[in-house]
Amino acid sequence: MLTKELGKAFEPAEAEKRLYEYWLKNNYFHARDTSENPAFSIVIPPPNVTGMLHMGHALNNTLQDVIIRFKRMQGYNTLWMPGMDHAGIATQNVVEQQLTKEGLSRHDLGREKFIARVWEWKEKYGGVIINQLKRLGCSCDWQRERFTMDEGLSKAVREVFVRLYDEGMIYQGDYIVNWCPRCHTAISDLEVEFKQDQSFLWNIRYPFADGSGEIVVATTRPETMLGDTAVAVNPADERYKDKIGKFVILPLMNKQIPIIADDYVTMDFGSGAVKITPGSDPNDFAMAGRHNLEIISIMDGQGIINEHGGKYRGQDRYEARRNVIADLEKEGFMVGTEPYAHNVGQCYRCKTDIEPMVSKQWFVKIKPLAKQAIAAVTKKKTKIVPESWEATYFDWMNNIRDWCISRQLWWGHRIPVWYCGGCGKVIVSVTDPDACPDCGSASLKQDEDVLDTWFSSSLWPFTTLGWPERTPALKTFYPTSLLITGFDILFFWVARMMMMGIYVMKDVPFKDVYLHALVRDEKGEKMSKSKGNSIDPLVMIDQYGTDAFRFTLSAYTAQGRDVRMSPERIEGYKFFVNKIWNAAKLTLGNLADYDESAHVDAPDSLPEKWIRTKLNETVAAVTRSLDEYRFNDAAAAIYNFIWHEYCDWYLEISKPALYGKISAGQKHVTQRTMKEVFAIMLQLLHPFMPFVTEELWQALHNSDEHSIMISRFPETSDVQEDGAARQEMEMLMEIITSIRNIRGEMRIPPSLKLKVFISAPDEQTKKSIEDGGGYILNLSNLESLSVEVNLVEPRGVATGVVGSIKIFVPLAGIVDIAAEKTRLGKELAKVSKDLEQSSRKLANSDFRAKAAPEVISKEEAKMKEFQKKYSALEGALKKLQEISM
RNA sequence: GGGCGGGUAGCUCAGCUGGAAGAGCGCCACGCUUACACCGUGGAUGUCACAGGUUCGAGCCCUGUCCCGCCUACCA
Repeated sequence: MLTKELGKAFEPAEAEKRLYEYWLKNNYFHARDTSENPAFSIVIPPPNVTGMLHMGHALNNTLQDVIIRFKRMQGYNTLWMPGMDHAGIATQNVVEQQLTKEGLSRHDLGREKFIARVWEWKEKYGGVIINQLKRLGCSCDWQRERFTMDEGLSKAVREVFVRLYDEGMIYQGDYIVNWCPRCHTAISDLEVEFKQDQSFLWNIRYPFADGSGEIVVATTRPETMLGDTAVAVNPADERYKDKIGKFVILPLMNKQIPIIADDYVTMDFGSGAVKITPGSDPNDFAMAGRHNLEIISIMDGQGIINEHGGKYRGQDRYEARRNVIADLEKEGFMVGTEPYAHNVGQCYRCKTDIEPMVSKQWFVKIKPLAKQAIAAVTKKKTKIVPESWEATYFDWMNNIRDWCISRQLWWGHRIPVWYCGGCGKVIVSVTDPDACPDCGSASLKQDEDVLDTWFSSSLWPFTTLGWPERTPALKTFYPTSLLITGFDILFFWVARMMMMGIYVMKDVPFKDVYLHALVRDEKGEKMSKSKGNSIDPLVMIDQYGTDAFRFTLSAYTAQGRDVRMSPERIEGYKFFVNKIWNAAKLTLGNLADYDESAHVDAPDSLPEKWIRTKLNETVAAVTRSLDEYRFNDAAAAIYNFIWHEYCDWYLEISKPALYGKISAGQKHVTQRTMKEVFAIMLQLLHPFMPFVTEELWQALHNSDEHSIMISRFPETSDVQEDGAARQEMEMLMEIITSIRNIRGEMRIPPSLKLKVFISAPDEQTKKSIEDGGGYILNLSNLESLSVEVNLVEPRGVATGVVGSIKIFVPLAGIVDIAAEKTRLGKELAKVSKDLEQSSRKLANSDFRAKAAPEVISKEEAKMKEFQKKYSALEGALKKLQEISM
């Protein structure tokens, strides 16, 4: 039946390309909008359009593809929705850099031309990552690929904005926000990264206006004093009780500011008095609200002191700091400095120090949304896996603050708000208005700002399915079944999708969320370009093949634990691919004359029953593990079965049958089993190693008409389980191992064929061993084997013990007796330790009284085993002593 | 300051509801046996961080301590 000859080794580079095209050509990745089959859907965490595949993507998408392929094979109408997001800041930066090289700025082009330029860039260079995902083997439904700036998604963004606005969930106002002086935009709280800075605490004296002394304040940012509008103390602080309401003179600025009382102030920090700069600090801003303080912004959008900064106007914030310090010292206001470590917020994009600034921004009122998102998880409408992340989710949701969604960028969804030049009306609309509905003026000006990229990402689970249209796909696939993503964007993305999904769709966006850990290097350090320890996934794929790479990621993905990656580990699994390939060569090579249709009336014999039992267990283990997102367990189960059960034992034991040394019937049985087991094995492995399994599946069937990826995933069956066969086979395996052990330990050359005698405890065991004699003979390289019931131990033998079975290997002329004595002594010591432990347990009356009955009987059985083994070994040792005496 | 995760074989880690300590790599010995030296066979290796406690029984549960990560937070 077989014509295709397998090469010496699997050639990943060639096969991957060919097979991926084959899948695409056959449209296997495509999900139907409607189907009789149950739906299973995942939306991809959209990578940035500027992105390149890194290890994090590789892990994330491998896990998604594993589950997607698994579910697809289980018969679900499976959708993996792919796409990218427009990454406002990142993309704008890239194009601006391009312009800089041409000596231009985006302002030279103007908004419209700049955006056209970004689209041009996107068409030309964007989305490299999509092709990289294909190299990973991802079975996304590429026909449905979406982009957050698509027409459809853009419309959806407007719809949601307008709905939120109409329902009073969006507001605009002057508030203090995190401002990046380099990106020139506000960013959300989440986009600020805090870094510890070794700096100083400057202590400055502010004299009372009435000349009655002074008050000392401490600050980490002396330059902000230019905008101070108060000094605050704790109302309970005895030291300052009588000073509240008095005025101090703000040094350098020469103006009077009040002393106010507020609980926020910590009495035992510094002097207990703090300068208040509402224009440059979020806490101070809040306090200004409470006390009706003046709010002064002393900087412009680039971090340069403005007209409110007196003589420091025009200096940038760092320069101003140096000058303010110098002047304070010169004029005698500086009390002193002390070294101080504190956290400085930086822009997550460009690492520029964030400047808290007051500006007009758009916000989403988030508490009501968060409340429902919390409830959904509490009620398990969405399940977070591993569950421990729920606590983090709740904590963040409970302490959430309004979301600043406006960005002062050009690339993104422009806020759908227009201001009427005629009457000043604010128009919020899905479609561009032509005229003011109130005054009819056509002089309308759209808001300059765009929305946070995460605003559109938060809608991803339904906008990609066609919303606001009520599409069949939306009906079929929403809520999606599962989201797989890194824990690092739990807040950025997952939480926001939860809130928006519930708000817009009245239902959670996904039923399960699996959060995976980070990929680190082999030393456990985070991979980064600057550290130079990052591993390029594509290089790994080129070097070891996609299958080995994916399997490594899966095998190391234990829940809640980081994945440590190194080329050596991937190489290890490349060896596994090679092992499979060679197992296939042996398997397929011996199916050439197999006639499936031939009616051979031959039932499975022992090894067949055994391997089917083990396979059945493996099917169960893989299925259960994947159902629970235990990727490492699934990978380990299939690895162990293929290598240590199928290859190490079944194939070895089958060789004589295959070579026709047993009988034609047995050969047929073996071929049949090999073929069936091998096929199922490939199916189990396919989600992890899509390419090599497809290649071998087609070779096995000698046809590319049936792809493994749409074959039905194996299911367990009770018929396959044969406990008795399993036990009997395991006994034979133990006997074989025991003989091999004697051979190895006693340095008996492998080529030397041995004569072995076995003592069985009863007739039935004797028969079992004799029935399996051929396997023993073959796998432990014996010349002869004879089995007797209660055979008296011969003189001068090496002894192995398996339960009640004693194995004798005559040593005469082979090795010295002393070596055997040492070996037996070692064994004896081991068993006596077990025996002691076991008997102590059983002697304990509390144990007998309180332990479960099955535990006791199990312990008793163990003890019996140990006793038998002990006395057998002891007897053997005695025999040897007699000889040597 | 809070929160989470971790400390198990030389290394990297499994160990699900407490009932004989596991894997991979590395190491040692032997072997080119007609799928595979990217291999085979055999072997060695652990006070499961520490101290208490619960239990007949603890790597697993409880309390405390010490390290190591990460997340989060407005003490100027």
